[in-house]
Amino acid sequence: MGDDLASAAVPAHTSVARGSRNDNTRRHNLSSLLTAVHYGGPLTRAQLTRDTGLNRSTIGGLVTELAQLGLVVEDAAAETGAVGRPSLIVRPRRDVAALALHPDVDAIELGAVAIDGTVLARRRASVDAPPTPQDAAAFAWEAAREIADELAGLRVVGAAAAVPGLVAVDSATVVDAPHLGWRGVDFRELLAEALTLPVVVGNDANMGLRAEWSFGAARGVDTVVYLNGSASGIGGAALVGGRMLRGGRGYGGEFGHMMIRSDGDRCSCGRFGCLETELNAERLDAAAHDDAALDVLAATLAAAIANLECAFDPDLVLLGGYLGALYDVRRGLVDARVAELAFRPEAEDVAIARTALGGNRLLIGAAERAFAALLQDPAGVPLVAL
Amino acid sequence: MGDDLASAAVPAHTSVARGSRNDNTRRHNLSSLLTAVHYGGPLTRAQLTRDTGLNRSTIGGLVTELAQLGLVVEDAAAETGAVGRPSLIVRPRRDVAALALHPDVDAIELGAVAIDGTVLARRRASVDAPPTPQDAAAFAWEAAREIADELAGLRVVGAAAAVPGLVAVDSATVVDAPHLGWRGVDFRELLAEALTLPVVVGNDANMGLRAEWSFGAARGVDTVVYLNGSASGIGGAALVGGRMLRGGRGYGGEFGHMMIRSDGDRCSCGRFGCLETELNAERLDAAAHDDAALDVLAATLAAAIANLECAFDPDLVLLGGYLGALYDVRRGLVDARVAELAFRPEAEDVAIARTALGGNRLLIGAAERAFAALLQDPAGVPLVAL
DNA sequence: GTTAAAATGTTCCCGCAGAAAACATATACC
DNA sequence: GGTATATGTTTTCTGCGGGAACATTTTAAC
Repeated sequence: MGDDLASAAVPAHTSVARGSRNDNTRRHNLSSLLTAVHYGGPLTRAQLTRDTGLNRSTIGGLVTELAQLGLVVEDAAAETGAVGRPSLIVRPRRDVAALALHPDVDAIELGAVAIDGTVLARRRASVDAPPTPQDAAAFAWEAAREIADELAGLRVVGAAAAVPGLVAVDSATVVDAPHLGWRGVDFRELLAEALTLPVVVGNDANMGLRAEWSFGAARGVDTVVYLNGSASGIGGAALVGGRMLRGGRGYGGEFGHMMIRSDGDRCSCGRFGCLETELNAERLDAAAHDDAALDVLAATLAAAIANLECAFDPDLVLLGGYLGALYDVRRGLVDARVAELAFRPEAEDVAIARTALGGNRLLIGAAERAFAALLQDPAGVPLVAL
Repeated sequence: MGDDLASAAVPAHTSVARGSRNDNTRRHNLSSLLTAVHYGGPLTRAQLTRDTGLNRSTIGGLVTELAQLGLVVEDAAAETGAVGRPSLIVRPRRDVAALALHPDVDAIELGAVAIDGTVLARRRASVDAPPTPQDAAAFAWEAAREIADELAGLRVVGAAAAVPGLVAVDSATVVDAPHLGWRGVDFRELLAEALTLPVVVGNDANMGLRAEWSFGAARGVDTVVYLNGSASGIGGAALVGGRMLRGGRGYGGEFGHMMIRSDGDRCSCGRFGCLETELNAERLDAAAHDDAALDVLAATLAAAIANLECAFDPDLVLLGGYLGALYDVRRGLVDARVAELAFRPEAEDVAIARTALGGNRLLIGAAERAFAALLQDPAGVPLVAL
């Protein structure tokens, strides 16, 4: 009740909130239904009626419209054994998809991901040198053609790219991706031209968290801190009250550059004692069979988590990549240190967990980002044959 | 365009979003209008029409309803010199108010704040020892009676308390307010019983930022980090994409306990090198005429700001209390250090500013919190004669 | 001073969205 | 096979905003 108001965005200020009309209502309800079957898997009409609080007749009309838009199908109900007329099952259509691109230092990957989160097809190319934006766009075009041949009849909502680096708030410009060597590139335009599709570009850690939130270890949790250790450093992202932390310019969540040791080593970013320098892949490899060294690294991780906890008070801290691996081998130590350092009353421990999705995480997360527009306005976003 | 989707909360997941009905539309539009005149000051009907995009006739009906609810009044238009029929001016009514309570170590204060942000009346009592919750509630009752006599005809939406300590996400329980010695107190119930009003309880730093956002130095900015130095330590709060950072349990934004020196002193919270220990009021006092010592403290502040920037990427960092004072005397040093440490591309500097509201900040912020329910549903929240 | 133009308020009617009720249908249970 | 139960379907109703026509109030032009 009151809690929602505690964090609620108050509409106006400089700009007055747009007025709402009847068609907003319709859009909102279509969005609620499509979103529900997107995340919740197949749901019966009856469940949708109960969950939304809308009338049976209204649900009927909405589902019909979603079906006419080609977004969902209705199956005969599974035998439930319950009394009463069986309810039709509403499923998102698997031929509705998004393209997801992940250019990285050693490979480029493109996948087609269905609206139910399934990866339908993927193409991967290893590269010797980090790809240029043009390389990435060219690969995307070729891979998309192959996938189009493989999966006939796919209807695509757009494409999204998960880039390891800073992406501006416009979801278009790669401001600085040091490991790729991209700086100030309007990759959205490049990719959109190559694919002739609407494109959004985002930070890879953000998309990783998005995927885990939608279909992985953070399902249903709405306050999450995410830390992912990879060859290109530590990527961070946060979900705050059900919304992705973005920041004013799009650079929020860079927890890899949180200062964790004031007398630490110089980081590639120019500062000292950054988490991603104190706790990097090489140090972890070097400590692989050195118990004491592993303990030190685990303590560093715990200190970082404690710091993030007092800033974000998350319900869940999600660890991926080599940080997840470190957590696996030093779970007791990390948990204990975090509890010891925890600012909160000790009874209320914070959950720490490993990521659940494997190698498809970024593809799924990027696709999620591409689907966002459709989920928000199912009748307003056109689907394109791939 | 795409930016909104980048952070947008996707409705469903475990719980499907409630369906929307026509009366939601009405509620939304009433809310938009009341919110607009609340923050934007008096506005003409014509301006409301333009800003909301709603029809003239609709605005007419909505304003009439708000007037009938006793929330706004319409004045004759000021002479504008423009051609055409003059538009009526819509103002929030000043006799609509909220009570705001601030119990602190050395004093208790209660104020009546009008919906336009004006502090109509206040009562303050100095105390020798920190007040108990019962003391605070008793004072609130007495002060409220006095104010009721002073301001006849006031209609009150409720009361809010700004407490220096951890407040649970239920907006009721003071989990731990170390300086007051309150632990696990349901202060909402206590105060609601004393005042016979709906009550919300919140953290003082959160309410301080809320006030600055509504009427102070953070107006119209929707990504803000707030640091306030006071006798009871450093309070922190953040506004993330137009929403107050709250955290899973309500303990988010405790930036005073961010680790800023790994070999620092032990903090009262049990950890080492917390910002509020490394940069506390005594150290600042002691450094008052010691340039080198001030430089060190300013550098500490800059390091904290840089750390928060890479986590939140705020549009504005707002400094209050002794941190504001320190910033005033070492502005150049802090700005330079922050720019040097900034993770973002150097061209995009982050604004740092002092708080603008004075001693009324917490009263205004708490009142804002109390008004939130009314602003969200103008027709659904009853007003009570004080 | 009268008239025209412009901007806004007001009134009335329309279309759209969801609610509610009546009816139809499909299952389980007896 | 009959009944209770749950759900889908159809029809009717209400509420809300849009839009057009009209009324009102001002400035500007002559």
